[in-house]
Amino acid sequence: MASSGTGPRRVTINDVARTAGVSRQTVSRALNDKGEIDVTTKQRVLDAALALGYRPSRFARGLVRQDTISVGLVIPDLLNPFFTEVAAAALDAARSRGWHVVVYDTGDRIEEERGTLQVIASQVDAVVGYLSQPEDEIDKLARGLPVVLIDREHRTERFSSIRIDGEKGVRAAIAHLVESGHRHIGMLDHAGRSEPSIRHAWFADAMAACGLDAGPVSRADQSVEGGESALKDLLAEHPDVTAVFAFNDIVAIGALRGARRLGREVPRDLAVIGFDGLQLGALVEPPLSTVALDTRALGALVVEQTARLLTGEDPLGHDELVVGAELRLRESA
Amino acid sequence: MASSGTGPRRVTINDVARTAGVSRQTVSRALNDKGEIDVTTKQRVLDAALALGYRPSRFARGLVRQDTISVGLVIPDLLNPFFTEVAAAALDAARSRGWHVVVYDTGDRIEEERGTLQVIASQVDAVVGYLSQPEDEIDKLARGLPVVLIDREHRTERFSSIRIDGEKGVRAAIAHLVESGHRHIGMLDHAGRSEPSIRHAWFADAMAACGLDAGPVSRADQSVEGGESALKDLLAEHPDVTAVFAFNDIVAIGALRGARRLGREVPRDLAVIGFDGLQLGALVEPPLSTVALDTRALGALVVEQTARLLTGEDPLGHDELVVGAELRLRESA
DNA sequence: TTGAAAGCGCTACCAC
DNA sequence: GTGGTAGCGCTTTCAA
Repeated sequence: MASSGTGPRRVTINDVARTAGVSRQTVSRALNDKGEIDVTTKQRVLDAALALGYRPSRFARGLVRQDTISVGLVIPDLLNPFFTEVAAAALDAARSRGWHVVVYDTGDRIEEERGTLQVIASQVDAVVGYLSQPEDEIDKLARGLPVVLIDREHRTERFSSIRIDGEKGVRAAIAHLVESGHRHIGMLDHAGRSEPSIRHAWFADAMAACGLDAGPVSRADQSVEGGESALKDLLAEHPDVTAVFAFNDIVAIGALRGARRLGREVPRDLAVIGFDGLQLGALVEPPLSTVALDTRALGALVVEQTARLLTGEDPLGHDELVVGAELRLRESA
Repeated sequence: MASSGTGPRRVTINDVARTAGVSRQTVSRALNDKGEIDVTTKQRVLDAALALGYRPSRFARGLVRQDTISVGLVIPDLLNPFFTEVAAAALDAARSRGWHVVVYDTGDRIEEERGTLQVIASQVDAVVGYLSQPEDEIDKLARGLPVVLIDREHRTERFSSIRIDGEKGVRAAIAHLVESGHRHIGMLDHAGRSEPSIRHAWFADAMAACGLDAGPVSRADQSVEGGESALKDLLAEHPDVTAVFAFNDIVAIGALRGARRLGREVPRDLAVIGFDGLQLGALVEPPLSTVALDTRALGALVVEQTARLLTGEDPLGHDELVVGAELRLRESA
């Protein structure tokens, strides 16, 4: 793990100074484009630096000018399109501040997450992302580091977390289905521990707002296969269902596939609406209608809160740490 | 961009030492789990550190123990599934060495890439990824940094690059099509500057190996829409084509969509094979057959070469910097 | 315009 | 087991 080995000694600013026949400070001036230096001296220094292959140590520099911020972004699985979108949004928001983002993909393994947190703690200025660790565990590992969680409830004041509010978007989705004539609308909820999900609550509320009873629910693993089989289960038991709202886009894509295999044409025989707003949804056939999370806002919020935590400014409060979602109609509904 | 502001002075090891009534070295020992320290002393130090909210400076630590390696991964667009897979592979390979990966998404903008390279140069130990900059430009910006390019030809010895060799995989793909009875096989090539692509050469060779003339080619923008319209063009002019090989999976997915809209059922009326092996291909309908790039090998190779460059070991030669691709049959062919 | 000295926060190496 | 001292490589005063 060490970079050293038998490798040649590092070229330092002293070497450059010696070669150029000036002092270190002059080298520093030349390299950092400060004024107060003779043009020819500067050039001589630059030449020497180039010739020696000199590169300033980021550690030494960081030590004296404390102005580089790195945040660690922890995600369970970069290949999961949802996390990809979140990561991209975070990266984008961070770049606008000139921050560096160190990405850690824990491969969905919780032990890996612990290890990551441990290592990260001494390498970045703040941690953001999706953590599954219990709060006290995070606190222990991230000791003192600012932590911004995404889409996770937290109990202690120690953390900030960004909440996702899909209520309005789901309401719009259901309203759209109802306007299109649907009356029997089911949901493909997730199969996690906490049943039913908060998304199901939004669904039920939205149905109620339209004067409908919450439709039948089938539980789906969060995968395409999960969505497909959940749809089959749902339809087997409730053949009168003409539209489904899925826990997320992946499940919805599974539903699309399930419908096709069942001989139901989407959206004619079955309307499908997902949640998340993945770009992926535009690639499938038919393109997926979805309640799209505002990932840009998410990224911005994560970064903004991190910034406040870092500078000691007043952090955003619970009510401000929310990102909405809105109905994005494509063709599946 | 400065982290300081009016923020409270940083808690240093000295503060902890003073509070615990010991010397800095003892604090260091306690915190780094060295032996040679009394248990109660250690506890006292740990308590003090916790109470003060002390966190070691990564810069100071890095300065003295030169054992943390960070590589900058530059990609044009994390949301492009292809780059996502590459990034995931690189992250994975890097993690196995305990390296930190700072990800920079240039948003496909070349000026952004220049800026990124500039900034990166002083923040990481090596740069890897997809760079579109001309070589001398990269050299100037990355001055001295080890650079490992992916899937890009390079002329100067200054760089390493990983080449992708799809010849064998494409040959298998075409052989499979021919065995399935196809004789009129077209290609949806990319619409870049350098026409025809190397992938087309593999295609032509593979056709020749089967005793067939290279089939008709249509140029596609690298997008689903591009693939769709390229397929339509191709089929309009060559209605006898029963199978197509696409430049990549995205284009192939477009072809899938195009076929459906044309009323051609895949694979019955038209077989489609893509290139890249994106996980995404498994989600579409029908699941896409593809010549799958070995991304794990890619990631491993990138990291291995970077490691050698970093340590001054003998770098891998041109012939070793190759990753293969193999036919992955799903349902579209 | 240039250089000398001080110190960023930490760990390694040596005494004790 | 503990503390002193000496740097790691750089930038920032402050003098010259």
